[in-house]
Amino acid sequence: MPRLKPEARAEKEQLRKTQITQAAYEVISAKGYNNFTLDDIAKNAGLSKGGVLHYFKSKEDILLYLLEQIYIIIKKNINKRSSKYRTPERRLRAIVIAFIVTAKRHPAFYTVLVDFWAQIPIHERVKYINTQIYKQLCDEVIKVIEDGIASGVFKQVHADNTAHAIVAMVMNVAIQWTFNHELYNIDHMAKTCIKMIMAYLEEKTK
Amino acid sequence: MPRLKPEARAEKEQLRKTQITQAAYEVISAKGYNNFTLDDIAKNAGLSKGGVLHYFKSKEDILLYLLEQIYIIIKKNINKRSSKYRTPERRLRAIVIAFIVTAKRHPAFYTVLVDFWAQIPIHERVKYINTQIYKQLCDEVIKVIEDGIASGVFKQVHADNTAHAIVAMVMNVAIQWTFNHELYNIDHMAKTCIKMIMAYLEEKTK
Amino acid sequence: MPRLKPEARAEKEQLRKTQITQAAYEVISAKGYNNFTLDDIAKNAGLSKGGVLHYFKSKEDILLYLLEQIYIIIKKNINKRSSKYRTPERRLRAIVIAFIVTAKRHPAFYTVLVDFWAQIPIHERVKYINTQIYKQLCDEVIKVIEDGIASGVFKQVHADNTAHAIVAMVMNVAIQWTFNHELYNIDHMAKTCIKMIMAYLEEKTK
Amino acid sequence: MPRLKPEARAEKEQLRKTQITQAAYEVISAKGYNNFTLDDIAKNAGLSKGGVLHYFKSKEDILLYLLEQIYIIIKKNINKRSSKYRTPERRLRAIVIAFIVTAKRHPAFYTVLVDFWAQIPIHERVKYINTQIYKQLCDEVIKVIEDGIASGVFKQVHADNTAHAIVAMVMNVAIQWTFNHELYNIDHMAKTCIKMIMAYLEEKTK
DNA sequence: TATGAATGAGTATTCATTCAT
DNA sequence: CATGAATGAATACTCATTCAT
Repeated sequence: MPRLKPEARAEKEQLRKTQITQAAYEVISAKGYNNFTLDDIAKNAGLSKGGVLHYFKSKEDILLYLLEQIYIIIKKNINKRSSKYRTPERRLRAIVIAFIVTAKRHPAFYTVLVDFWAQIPIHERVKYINTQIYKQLCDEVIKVIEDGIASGVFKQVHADNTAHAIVAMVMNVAIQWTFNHELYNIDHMAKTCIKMIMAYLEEKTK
Repeated sequence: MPRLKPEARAEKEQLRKTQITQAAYEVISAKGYNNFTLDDIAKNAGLSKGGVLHYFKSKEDILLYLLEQIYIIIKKNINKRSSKYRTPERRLRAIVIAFIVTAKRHPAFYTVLVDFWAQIPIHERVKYINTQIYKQLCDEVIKVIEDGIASGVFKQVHADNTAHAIVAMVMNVAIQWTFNHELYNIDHMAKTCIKMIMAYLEEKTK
Repeated sequence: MPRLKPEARAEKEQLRKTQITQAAYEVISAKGYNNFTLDDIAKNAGLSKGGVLHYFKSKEDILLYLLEQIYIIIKKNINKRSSKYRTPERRLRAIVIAFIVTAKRHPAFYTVLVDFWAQIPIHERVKYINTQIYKQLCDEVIKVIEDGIASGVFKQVHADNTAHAIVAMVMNVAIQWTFNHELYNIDHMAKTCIKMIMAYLEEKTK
Repeated sequence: MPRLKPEARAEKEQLRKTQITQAAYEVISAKGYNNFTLDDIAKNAGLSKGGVLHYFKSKEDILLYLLEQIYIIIKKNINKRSSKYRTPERRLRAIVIAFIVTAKRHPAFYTVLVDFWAQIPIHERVKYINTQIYKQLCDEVIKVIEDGIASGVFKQVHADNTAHAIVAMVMNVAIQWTFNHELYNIDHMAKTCIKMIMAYLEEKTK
């Protein structure tokens, strides 16, 4: 290997952090937030404990970084899918589906998220990050609803509360299904959710 | 002290178990599922560690027993409130409010519930209990919806999925509010939820 | 063993603490302040690590307790020996000898004391305890000197400074000899010290 | 950069060693003998860990080298001051003052020295160096005393023991004051020490 | 020469569980 | 029944040292 240049070095560091975070994600999904060790992460990342702590100064640091990554992923997914469409109805539908698809594609995703939720009451920093990003998710929905209201396709609802209700519903539908796939058919549930949302948003008198 | 008779003994045992479970509930709400010790429970219950382990054979046992109690409480609350009314609309509304009121009256309730959720992926027994009782909650809603459909006040929706969507929404609305009271006004949110549910369930006056 | 009564229990606790402190003393004299582990103490005391931490809440606690004991021992020794005599000269001589005899009887004594001294600059609590008790040792000497001045057998010296000089000299003589027995004959050194002290304190013009 | 010539290389190496030793001295005085890391030294010296270990093969090596430097400093100071005077009395006084001035000028000096003393019982090499150089310090005093005896200004005392007593006293006076400046006025103490020494050494019948 | 990434042995502390009293 | 002393397994974090670059 050639000697690394500064930018290559920084790149390698970023790579390591991603590698460690990924390992943490896998380990947490297998063992839960409170039942894994630094050793688990290290082994999973193909490093030694010391190596891991070279890039993150504590176990907690890894977790916080992971939490941010988690929300970034879901947000990106939402944006990517909703930006494909132009009409508010279709964009809203795309957002709902984004939440559901995440559950299908990443079996551990909501598992880890709930693990973090459980830390909120005892962990100021986790609470802060969670709140910030939960709001951002809702904001995406709010924007679409306001768009729909402005363009006359949606009723004059309270955009904030409606968005929160929608996110709460869809997210928890995804969570419960993650816990137990036999509870319901997730695709049918997605449709039910969309129908309920539209029934509320769309003008009855067409 | 005279030796207790069998029935008195059983009664005392039940008393002790309740006392210990209550202590566990308080301790978990203060410290989180993974950050409390048997000593915490013991002191909170006014017993010694050894005393606590007389009535439950392990820390895990206490937790499992507590989880059952938690769901029993919310189920009772739902039944009590919904049975006051006769029409499906009013009963459904009462159920929604029951979830919300629980969040307002018992600040630690959903906190502890999420703590348990976080154990599901790694804890077969917790998963089983959770599934069983989550289903029972949904069943309450299903019954009311089917009632409404039968009596013609609700549309011909898929009762199971609709119930799951409703429970998911309302429960998560309660959870997020428990985590952060400033996210929204919980009473307004309750109304928004009810409106959305009704918009979907009620015949549009065709 | 019969069930322990409260007073017997307290006695047993005191016994354990002494046992642990003694073990710490032995381990420190063998390995030095910074090179021993809780395991060492535990094994030396015939307990498990957990058992040791049942009586002291941390390693540091054991050390602090030991430091106090150390000074108590030397102070007792001084008092015992000096109280045997009536005249200031003889009492002062007895105090000097007490420091020296401590070095001869307890080979690890000054070793451990210097270990503690080394912690002073970085350890507020060690500094405090050290200062308090070092002053008390000097006070014993001050009293005798003032006695001697009052009764006319000693010159009008500055009692405080003289006492500090005496304690500094005798203690360091004991320390250096503890480090290296071949440096000098400790008994001859004791006499030299006493002669030097008396040359300064006694009236020349008898 | 051109490759360095051998002598330039040796010079650079010496420079680096001094630079590292100085850094070690500063770090130890701030953190104590057992609470600093190679990283601390490296950063303080403006090098990396690897760089430091280029010039010393281990952390211990740095410390040993430092210990030698420490004693060399005090010895130089003593020689410099005592060589200014001709009469034994004045030279002895100059030596005493040299110990005291060192404490005043170099706040960390005796701190680090005691740190080393604490290593003596567990560290053969530290013990050896200490003994050697402690003896050399005493030798300086012995020479002056023997001078004084030979020239008739001092009594016929046991020069070795007297010198050890003097060094023990003055050094410990400096040490205790380093630990706690409020214990006494160091200049007054110096005078007291000198008076005590002279009272013993000088013929009474002048 | 010099760097700093990586290692891994070493350690204090926590805590569920056991059991003698 | 009840206590709490004692155990010991588990684990996060530190840091001297090595070595590839």
